[in-house]
Amino acid sequence: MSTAERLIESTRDLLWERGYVGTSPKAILERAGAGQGSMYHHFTGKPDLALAAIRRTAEELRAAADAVLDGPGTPYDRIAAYLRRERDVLRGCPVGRLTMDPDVIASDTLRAPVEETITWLRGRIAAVVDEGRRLGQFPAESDPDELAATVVATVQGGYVLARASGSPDAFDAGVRGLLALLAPRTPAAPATD
Amino acid sequence: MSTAERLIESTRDLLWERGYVGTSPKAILERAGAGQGSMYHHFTGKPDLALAAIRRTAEELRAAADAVLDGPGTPYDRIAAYLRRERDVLRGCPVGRLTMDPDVIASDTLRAPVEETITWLRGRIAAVVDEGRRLGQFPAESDPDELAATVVATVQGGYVLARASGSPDAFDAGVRGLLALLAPRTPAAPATD
DNA sequence: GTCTATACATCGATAGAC
DNA sequence: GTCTATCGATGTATAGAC
Repeated sequence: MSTAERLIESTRDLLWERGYVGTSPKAILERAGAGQGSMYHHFTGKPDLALAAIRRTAEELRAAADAVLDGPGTPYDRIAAYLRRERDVLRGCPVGRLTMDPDVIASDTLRAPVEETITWLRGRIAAVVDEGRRLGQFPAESDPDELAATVVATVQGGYVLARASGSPDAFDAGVRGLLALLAPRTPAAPATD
Repeated sequence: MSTAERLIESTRDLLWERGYVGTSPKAILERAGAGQGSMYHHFTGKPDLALAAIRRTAEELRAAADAVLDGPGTPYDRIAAYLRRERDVLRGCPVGRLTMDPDVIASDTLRAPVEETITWLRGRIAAVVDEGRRLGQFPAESDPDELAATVVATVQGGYVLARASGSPDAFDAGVRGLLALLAPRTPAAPATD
C-alpha cells in the first residue's frame, strides 16, 4: 500500500474513532508510519486529507447500503435487511457521527460528502418504501420520504443509545420496535379467501 | 451569578456547541470572563468542570421531558408532544451528542450522567407506551421497551439528519413518519357500533 | 477567590536536507 | 517522496502574588 493510501486509511480509522476535532496529524502519521513530510507532500493539510478519507468512507457506506437495498425479497424485507445489517454498533456510524463535529459542519467542503450520503440514503430508502406502498405492503397514505427519514433516524439514533449504554442491545431494540411498526398488517401476498 | 456558576454555564454552552474534545479551558474562561485561577480554585480541572456542566444539562433535559410526558392527553398525545416539543434542532441534543465524544465515552465518570439520562428517558417513555397499550391505543403485542427505544432513537437520529442537511426539516420528517406509524388504527375511545 | 506568570506538551504547518 | 528540524499558537495545569 502506498504512503498516500496508508495516510487515507489511517485517517479513516481515526475519524471514525475520535472524530475530526479529536484527530491530529501527528496521530495519523504515527498510525500510518509516515513522517510529516509525506503528509504535506500528498495533501495540502489536515482538511484535505480528511476530505479524501470522508469521501472514501461515504462511498463504502453507499455500497454497503446498496447491497442490502438491492437484495432479494419484498420491500419490507429489504428495509428489514438494511436495518438489521451487520454493524459495528458501538463504533457508531462513520458518516453520521461527523455531523456532530463542529469543524466538519462549519466547513461546506467537509460537510458536502456527509450531506450527499445521507440525502442519497434517504432517497434510496424512500424509493423502496414507495415500491412497497404501491404493492400494498405499506398503507397507501404513507409518505415515503417521511418513512425513509424515520428509518434512517432510527439507525442513527440507535448508535447514540448503544454508545450511551455501552451495549449494542439498545440499537437492536430500536430496530425491532420500528420493524414491528412497519410490519405489514395485511399480507402483501394475494388474499386467499 | 457567581464565578463558579458562570464557569458551569459557559462550559454547558461550549459542550453543546463543540463537544468535550473541542472545548478548551481557555475558551471556557474567555466566555465566563474569568482567569485560570478561578477555574482551578473551584474545580480540579477540565473533566471535573465538564462533569458539573453535564449533570446540570442532564437535569434540565429530564425536566423538559417530564413536562410533556406528564402533560395532558392520551399516551399517544403525550408521545407526540414529546416528539414535537420545541427543540434547537440544528444544535443537536446536548446530552446525546456527548455519546460521540471519545473522551466522554472513555471516562466512566463522564459517561455516567449521559447513560443515566438516556436510560431514564427510555424507561419514562416505555411507561407511557405501556399505558397506551393497556388502553388499547397501541397493539397488545407491542413491546414498550422496544417502542420507547425507537422513539428516542428517532429523535436522536433526527438531529443527525438535520445537521447533515443543514435544515430542521429532516428532523420533522422523521418525527412525522414515526407518528404516522404510531397513530392508533382503532380509536382508543369506546367503539360506537 | 481571583489574578498573572510560567511550564511543558501538543497542534497544524513550513523549511530544507537527502 | 520522505525525513528531521523548527515554528508560533494553543492545550491543560501549576505557582505564587495580591
